[in-house]
Amino acid sequence: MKRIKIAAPVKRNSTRRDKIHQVLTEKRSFLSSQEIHKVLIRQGISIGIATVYRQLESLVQQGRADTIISPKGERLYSNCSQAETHHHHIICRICGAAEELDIPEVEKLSKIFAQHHKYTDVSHSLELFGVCFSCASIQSSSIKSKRKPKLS
Amino acid sequence: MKRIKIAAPVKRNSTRRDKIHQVLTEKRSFLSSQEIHKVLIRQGISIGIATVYRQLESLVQQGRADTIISPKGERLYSNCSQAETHHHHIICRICGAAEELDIPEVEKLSKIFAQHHKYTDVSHSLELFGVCFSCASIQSSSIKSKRKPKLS
DNA sequence: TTACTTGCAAACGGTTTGCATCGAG
DNA sequence: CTCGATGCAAACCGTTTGCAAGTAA
Repeated sequence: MKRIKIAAPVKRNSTRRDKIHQVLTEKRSFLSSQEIHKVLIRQGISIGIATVYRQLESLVQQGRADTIISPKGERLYSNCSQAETHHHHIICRICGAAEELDIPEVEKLSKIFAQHHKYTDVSHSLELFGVCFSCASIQSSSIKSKRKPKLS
Repeated sequence: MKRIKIAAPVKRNSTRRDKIHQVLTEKRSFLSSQEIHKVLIRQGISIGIATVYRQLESLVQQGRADTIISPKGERLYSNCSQAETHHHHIICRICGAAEELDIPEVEKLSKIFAQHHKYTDVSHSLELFGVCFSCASIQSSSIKSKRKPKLS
């Protein structure tokens, strides 16, 4: 039962990874792997879905992308502009647009509750979901049934 | 394009639903549908996985169960003792044990950030994940590799 | 009897993996 | 040349659905 140490593979440059990252930075919203794949295909870039999954994982590990799990259980990715610090998001249910939030109070609250319940090694997940201003405008001036929310 | 109104079906009593609810109240933790199914089978109760999914959904709608999505994207359920009010949980990563938390500050913060970013119709998800006291005790006194976390 | 509940198996949708091939260094 | 990156298809895994049979009221 010996521990075998496996060196992390050296990442080479990858055109695909750059393309994926580009999609994330252009669209300022949380996108699923599948959506990113569709965007790239539409742009005429030949890429397999497996590569999208693999490179998104790689971007997250490099701190170049954020990932959350949607209320539906789908994994969503977005460009990360604050690689260093833990932060949260407010995400539009209709269009997926996301903005980064700094909510330092949550870190404090998390620690207080952890102590109180004798929990250690505590992390937390917090995301806000709502309807952004522009989607709210469109919604109020058009037939509602035509606008399907991306996220439940 | 007429809206057809479908009356919600009248729920009859269901032995299965009660059994599922019983598992949730006995185990004070968040369990997946699959885990609940296994528990019932182990108890000698014949039940199909589809019924477990359907009745869990029904329990959630009745406010008798809470549901969250784990960091892995799996849907988890637990007994809900505060049907009326929105609340959060602190959940043990190792054993799944969960305790209900009242964090009224989060509701306020949520509203403030929503206003600031001009978002409407805002909801939020917040769960704390950590290692509970008893799991931490066991962990420090045994071989770590033997204890696999339920939740990542 | 009516119509909700159940179990089974098949279908689904997102994600991961095995493998042969490509290509960066 | 080496070994990571890629595409494809198959495998996986949790979840949902269609349907026929069971059962509460």
